[in-house]
Amino acid sequence: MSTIHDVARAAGVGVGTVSRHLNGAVVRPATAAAIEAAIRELRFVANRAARGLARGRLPAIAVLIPYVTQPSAFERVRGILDAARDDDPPVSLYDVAGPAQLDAHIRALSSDLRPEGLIVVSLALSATQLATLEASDVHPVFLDAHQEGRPSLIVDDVDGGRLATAHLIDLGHTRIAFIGDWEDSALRFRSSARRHRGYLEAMAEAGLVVPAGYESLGDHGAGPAFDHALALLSRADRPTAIFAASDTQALGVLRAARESGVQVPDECSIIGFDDVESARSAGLTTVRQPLAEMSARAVELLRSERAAAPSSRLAEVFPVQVVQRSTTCRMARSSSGSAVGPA
Amino acid sequence: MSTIHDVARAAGVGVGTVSRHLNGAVVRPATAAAIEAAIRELRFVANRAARGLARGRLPAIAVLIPYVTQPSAFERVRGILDAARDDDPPVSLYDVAGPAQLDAHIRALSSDLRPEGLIVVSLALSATQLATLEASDVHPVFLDAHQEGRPSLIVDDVDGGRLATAHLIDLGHTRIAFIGDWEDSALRFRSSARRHRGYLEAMAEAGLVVPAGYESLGDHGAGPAFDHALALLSRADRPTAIFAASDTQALGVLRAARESGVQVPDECSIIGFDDVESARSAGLTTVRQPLAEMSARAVELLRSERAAAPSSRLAEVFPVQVVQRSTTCRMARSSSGSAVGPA
DNA sequence: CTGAAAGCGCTAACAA
DNA sequence: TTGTTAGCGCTTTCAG
Repeated sequence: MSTIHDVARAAGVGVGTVSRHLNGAVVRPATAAAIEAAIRELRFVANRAARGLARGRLPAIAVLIPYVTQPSAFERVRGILDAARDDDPPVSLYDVAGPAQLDAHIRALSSDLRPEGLIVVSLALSATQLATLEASDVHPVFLDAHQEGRPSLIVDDVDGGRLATAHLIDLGHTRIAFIGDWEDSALRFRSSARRHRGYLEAMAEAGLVVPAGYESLGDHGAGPAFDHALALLSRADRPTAIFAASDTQALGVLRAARESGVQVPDECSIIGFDDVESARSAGLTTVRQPLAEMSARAVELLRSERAAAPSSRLAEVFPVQVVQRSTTCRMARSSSGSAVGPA
Repeated sequence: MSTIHDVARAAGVGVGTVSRHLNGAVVRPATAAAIEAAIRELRFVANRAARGLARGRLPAIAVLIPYVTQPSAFERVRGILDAARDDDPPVSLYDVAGPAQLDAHIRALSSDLRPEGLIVVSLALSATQLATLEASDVHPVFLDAHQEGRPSLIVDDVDGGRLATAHLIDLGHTRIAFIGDWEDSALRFRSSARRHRGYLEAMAEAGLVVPAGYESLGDHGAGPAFDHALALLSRADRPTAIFAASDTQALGVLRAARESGVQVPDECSIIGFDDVESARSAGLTTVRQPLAEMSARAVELLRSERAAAPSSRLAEVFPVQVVQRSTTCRMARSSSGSAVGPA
């Protein structure tokens, strides 16, 4: 392990100059060359802990994320990991399981830790929490969350919900149900609620009515979605299509259809949201959002902020699009009112 | 942010004493009490970066893990995250996507970074790699991997494979196929190969023959397993039961059965391995290994090593057990030789 | 543009 | 046991 002093000596300059060069300050070309040569020769790599101490920050990209086990969250982490290069700080994960833990993490991140970069995923911070962070000179980038005045990488969930529903409507469906998350979570950035809104808008625009009980909100996960779908599919006026607010939930719906003997897509079309890996391998029709690309962009923003280039404070909206696979199809003609009795 | 100096002054002692107390060295009770009081009053929290620099280590628990997107890997990460307390260092993830990257990580981990703790998951290190690490005083704990002379937390995969197969045999099955991973991966700790061995042993012990083509090895994931299962299920001498080396693969098999109109479990029983969340929600029969518990134990080992208590260099073997759910059942009586033609 | 020197907050060696 | 002090390796003034 050679130090910055070794490099300075080898290059015949002072340590300050080496440090400046390392940090992107302007140095006379000849000097720069000498330093570069010395670095190569000594295989010098700046010690992160030392740099951290001197700058008062932990050499880390911190990722604050709820529900890490959810496939979409996981793919986001994966995207961040993939995008982080060797010259980026290591990626540390902070799973948040509840409001109290979120607060604790915020406190730690703005005092003891003080990561070089912070990515807040799918989470809305209170004004106080954001202020605490900013006061410690920790400037988060928001991923899948929109925070006024901070760089935010999002998709238009309302539009996505509308798209999903319109896809179903275009296929001739009229009895379309929605399955999503509770909308009163203290924690979550409410993408499910926004997708739900898109659903309602599309239904209204098409002049379709949403029968009572066609909207089921519950805990996230395949299990609860399965239960809701089972109930929906055993109704006399069973829906001919179901829009689930996430692929995980859609997969639960798919299983419910199978177990109740309802043919997918012939008797019931199903569309999800996110386009996670398991959706692809299950052949699920879904609304795709570019999970990996958004994650990569978050890391890139951190990198440019580190290079003192303040990134735009505006939200970057990524495109969503329907990916049709094998769980949706055109309605059979007899799409009139009367019921098809449960399985 | 108060420093250790503030605490020392407030407690009327030297910084060395405070540091020692903080690090568990013995201090006169009265002194200790004074220090504690000062710490509480000043809300002092030791700066991790500084501690890291002074000790020449990065304040982090590094997790070296391949294929993070696999559900079982993810549940391991989740377990580590859950087990890490506030007084533990943050958890940094190092995803390894290939041998070259593994090598790069090892190098970084033993020079620049030098985490306080290292957990190596599902990976076999070469003698050189391990030596590199140890030379830098980085002592990894192995999770789901057995490394001679280092604490290793494992399950008996051979036994698990035997259990899975015996479960099928007990149910009256005789034509039992196996689907697993390639066994020549340069990277992976070969749990699939060991489960395969258990399968072969159980078959042999029961005097059953494994028909040609009943063992399919391929890339990990639901997709390849799906393809293999499809082939298997369309054979004239179709298996009446399939053992997949992981739940992910078993889920692919399940889908293949559905798509080829084979009833599960009536016409074909399916058993997986790991017992990840999606297995539970899919009602998959599987061999459970205590993923969360093993992860928690890894963190605990790190913690005790940090407290200078060298943990046992012996492997700790965790129990596996068959969890029967709804994808396996007793064979129908007519289990004799002749084929049942493809669907 | 560059060199020297003073810390960043903590640990550890040393002397007391 | 305890206080003092010298670094850990880097960044960042401050002169020059």
